[in-house]
Amino acid sequence: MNLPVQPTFKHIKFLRLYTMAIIKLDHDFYDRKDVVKIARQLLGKILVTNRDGIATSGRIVETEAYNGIIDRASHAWNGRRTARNEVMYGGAGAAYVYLCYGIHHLFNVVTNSRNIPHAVLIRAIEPLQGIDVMLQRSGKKKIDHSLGSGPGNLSKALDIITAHSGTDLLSDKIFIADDGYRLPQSRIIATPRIGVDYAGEDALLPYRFIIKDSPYISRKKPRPGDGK
DNA sequence: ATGCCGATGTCCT
DNA sequence: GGACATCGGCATC
Repeated sequence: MNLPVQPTFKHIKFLRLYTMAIIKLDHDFYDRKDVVKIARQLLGKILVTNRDGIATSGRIVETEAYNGIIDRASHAWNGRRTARNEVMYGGAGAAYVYLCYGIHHLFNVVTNSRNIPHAVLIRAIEPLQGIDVMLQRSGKKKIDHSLGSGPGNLSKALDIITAHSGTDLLSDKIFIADDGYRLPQSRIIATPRIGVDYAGEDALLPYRFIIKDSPYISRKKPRPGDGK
């Protein structure tokens, strides 16, 4: 599978697009103990969905690690286990999708081994492939920074819904791949996670990772130069 | 630029 | 009944 060459924005040079064949991340990538490290390593990878033979994709530019039962911000904190979060306990390499605020479908990657409910929330992508389709799904007429920015928005663009929770990330429905792009460590910034103020001291942990200066990172307010 | 607000499924008290 | 891993629109400054 190849990626298209056209840039997302003609007027913004940010991440170079690669055209070499892309390689799915395998089970061993997800089945590791350090979820924080995995969250960091997912930056720069490509998130792909296939629907009716149409592929849509984007480069991951923002992630958050949720460190299992000891993490107050995690759905699995203190061993919490419900029908909703059951997939977090099912082993590495599955999608965990849940509904947030009754409206937004948030996409996570389950990591670590069975019964260790680690997950990485994917918070933003730079749209790459199938932009027309993503615009249609999102109800937007023109591309701007919001298309893949924020966990609710990227799920909408890629057509990821709660019905996909439990989907194997080694399948073609949803997967993450390496297209050869190598992100310099100096481009990675760690910050506290968004929207987890309820988590006490855990809200301060540097478990959110962003690609420095990416225009696609989620933010509460538009930055100057947005729009148009 | 900042802040409020509504939408609303699932979990928790 | 309240909180929640959100978002966009609108009012106000």
